[in-house]
Amino acid sequence: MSKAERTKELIIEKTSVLFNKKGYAGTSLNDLTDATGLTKGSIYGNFKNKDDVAIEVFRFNLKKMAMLFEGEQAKCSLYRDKLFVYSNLDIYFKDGLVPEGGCPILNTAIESDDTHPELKKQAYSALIKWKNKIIGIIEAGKKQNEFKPELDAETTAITILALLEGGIMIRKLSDNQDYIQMAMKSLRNYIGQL
Amino acid sequence: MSKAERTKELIIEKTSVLFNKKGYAGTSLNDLTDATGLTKGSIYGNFKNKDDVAIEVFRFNLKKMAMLFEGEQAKCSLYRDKLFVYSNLDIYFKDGLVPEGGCPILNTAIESDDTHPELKKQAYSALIKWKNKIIGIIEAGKKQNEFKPELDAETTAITILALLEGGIMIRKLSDNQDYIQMAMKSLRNYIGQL
Amino acid sequence: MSKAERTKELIIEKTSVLFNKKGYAGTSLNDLTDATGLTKGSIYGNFKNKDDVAIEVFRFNLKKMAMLFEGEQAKCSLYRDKLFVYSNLDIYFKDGLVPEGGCPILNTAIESDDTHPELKKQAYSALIKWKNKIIGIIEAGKKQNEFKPELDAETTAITILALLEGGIMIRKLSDNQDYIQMAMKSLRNYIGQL
Amino acid sequence: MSKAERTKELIIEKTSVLFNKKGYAGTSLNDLTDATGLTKGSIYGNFKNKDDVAIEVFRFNLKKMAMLFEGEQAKCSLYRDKLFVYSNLDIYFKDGLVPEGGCPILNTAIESDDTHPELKKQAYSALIKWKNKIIGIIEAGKKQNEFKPELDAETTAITILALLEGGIMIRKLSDNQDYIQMAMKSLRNYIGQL
DNA sequence: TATGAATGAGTCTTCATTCAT
DNA sequence: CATGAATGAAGACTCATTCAT
Repeated sequence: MSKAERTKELIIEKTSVLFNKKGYAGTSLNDLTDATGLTKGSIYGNFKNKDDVAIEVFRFNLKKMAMLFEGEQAKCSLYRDKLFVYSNLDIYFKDGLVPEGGCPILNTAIESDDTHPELKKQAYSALIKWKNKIIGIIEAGKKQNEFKPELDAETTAITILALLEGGIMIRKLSDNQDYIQMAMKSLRNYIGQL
Repeated sequence: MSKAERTKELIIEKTSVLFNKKGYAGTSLNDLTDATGLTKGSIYGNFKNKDDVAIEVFRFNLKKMAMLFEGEQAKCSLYRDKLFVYSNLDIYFKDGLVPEGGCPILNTAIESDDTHPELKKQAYSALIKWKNKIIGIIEAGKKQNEFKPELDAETTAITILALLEGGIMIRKLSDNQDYIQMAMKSLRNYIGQL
Repeated sequence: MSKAERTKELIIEKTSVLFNKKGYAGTSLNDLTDATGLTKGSIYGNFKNKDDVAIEVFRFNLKKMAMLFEGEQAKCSLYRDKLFVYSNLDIYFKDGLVPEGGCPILNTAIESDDTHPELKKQAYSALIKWKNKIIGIIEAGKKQNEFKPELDAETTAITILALLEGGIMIRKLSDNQDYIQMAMKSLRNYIGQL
Repeated sequence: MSKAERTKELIIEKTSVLFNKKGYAGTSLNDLTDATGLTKGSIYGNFKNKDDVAIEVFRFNLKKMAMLFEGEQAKCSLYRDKLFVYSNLDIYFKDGLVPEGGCPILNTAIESDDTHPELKKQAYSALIKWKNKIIGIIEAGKKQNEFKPELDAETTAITILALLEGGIMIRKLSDNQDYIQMAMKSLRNYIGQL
């Protein structure tokens, strides 16, 4: 790994929390230099501009969350169990395994509604991938007779995602673990009945 | 209504979409003057500061959404039907009845995580009120034997809210009506089984 | 006294402390409305502009101070005693007889060096009048053989004024009564030797 | 000296007259950019805020004045002569050796009465230091039998300072060299009799 | 590649002043 | 004569970005 690559990674890691908590507009370049110990010139030497940092940070936070789920799902042989992994989100939160600031897709979706089309595109693409991943699990589960054959995979995937993201939003607003536990309990119920 | 009150209302109405779409940080005072046709001095003559405008705009958008649901619920005699009103959100969106920019609670929850404690407090309080409203409907429904007596009202309320907000978030990101329809279909199913 | 005259006087009295403490630039029209309970329109109905208020307030504060000295001097038959009145300034301060904020001539002299020629002119004219007043006392005293005939009246007047104003300045900066007492002790000494 | 240090000095030097003549409130950031030829960003890159510039400018003007006196006093072997240096202020004014705008302590004392506590503190501390300096000269002179042993050093120091500052104030207001010459003549007299 | 320093358009806010009612 | 409401220029300060070294 070249020096440039190492500096890039350092910037991304050290600022990933900032962007995920304060948002794109709320995070200034001074915040970035404070968090990294680098100068503005150095950041502009490694990234085209602030947008560029934000996009790579988004990818970083996304990967962190995706790897959490994938790691757990790899341990499951049943497809239903793979889905149950999502419903453990309340536990992952309690264990500090979720990126600080919550789900980057949710955060980006809300903030960059109008203002940052490139970020929005990234978030959209991530959501669709996630949805398709869930659809894949469901279709595979159908083939193994784990799920009813008439199950609408896409509707199910969207429902799971909505419950997840809605639960995260409520947790974020309330600073209260109870509510996301309730949402996850319902999600477990839902998956159990598929 | 005094002239000041009329001007305040004009400012709130004309800027309500701005704040709900671009967020607090993303909306500048120049945006406000552009949208209202007034001068900065005039805005500061009617509001203490930008925060003050944002908070009143939040309340305005909130009320708009709350009145939408309440108006529909007033027409229902069964408590289950009152809950079904929420699951018509996809239709309300299609009919342009939801505040442009989506749910103000969701938007505020995400943006003012760290940055604007007063706005966050307002959003939190709105969410709790909404939750308690749903709990009230469920408890009343139990008394009428519409719902199973063992039903956990709070868990149910949180689940409904999570599905709603998660659905709105997905719609916002995808600009696609299909997904919120799916989420609402699941919500209808969920309410039907209570 | 007409209503207009009464309002003018009210404005002047209620804002006299403000200008003398915070200066011309430091006193805003909002300060004026706060202090008077009137509206901006009302102030502009009675004065041409902020300058106009400031000048009349200056005259008011000046008169207050001048009348203090003149009242005391009227009680003295000896001209030397008339001069001694000035050296009691420390006592007048302690008794709260001096306009709050100190000597308006001093304050205006320093603040409106460049910025407000009209105010400066007023302060200059007040200083010269005061100087001539002292000269008058000295010349009259000479005729009564109270003072040496070779005494340079103008130099003496300026010296008295400098000790007074310098003492006020030190008191203002230090919030300490001791220093002006020392300056006044020296002034008494000085006058005693004339 | 680094570039930043050079720029800081440039800003201080070029704006020292502004602050000393127009005061803190009367000097705007546009004045600063006009005087320096720099941009606002550049000034804020080198100073925390306007206060920060003002304080450093105050120190600069103070030092300029202090060094004037100290330079002259170093040439004197007699302590009385060291005191006489102060009474040459009228000459220093004529020769353009005094900071333009006059004594920074006086100016700051009057303007920042209420409004700028930090500047006031700086001015107060400078005045006390100056007073103690004079006391030191007097006490040393007593030991050399130059002054009467019963002389009250602090009262004497305050008297000298009051005559100086009062004289400067009158000069400032009148734009007339005669008056400060008279005050300084009296100061010479006073010091001669100690 | 990284730094330090500068830019200038942008931010929110306050100012003295005006004027229809 | 006083009010309430509006003006727009000016206030201090921060922003993302650039560039010589």
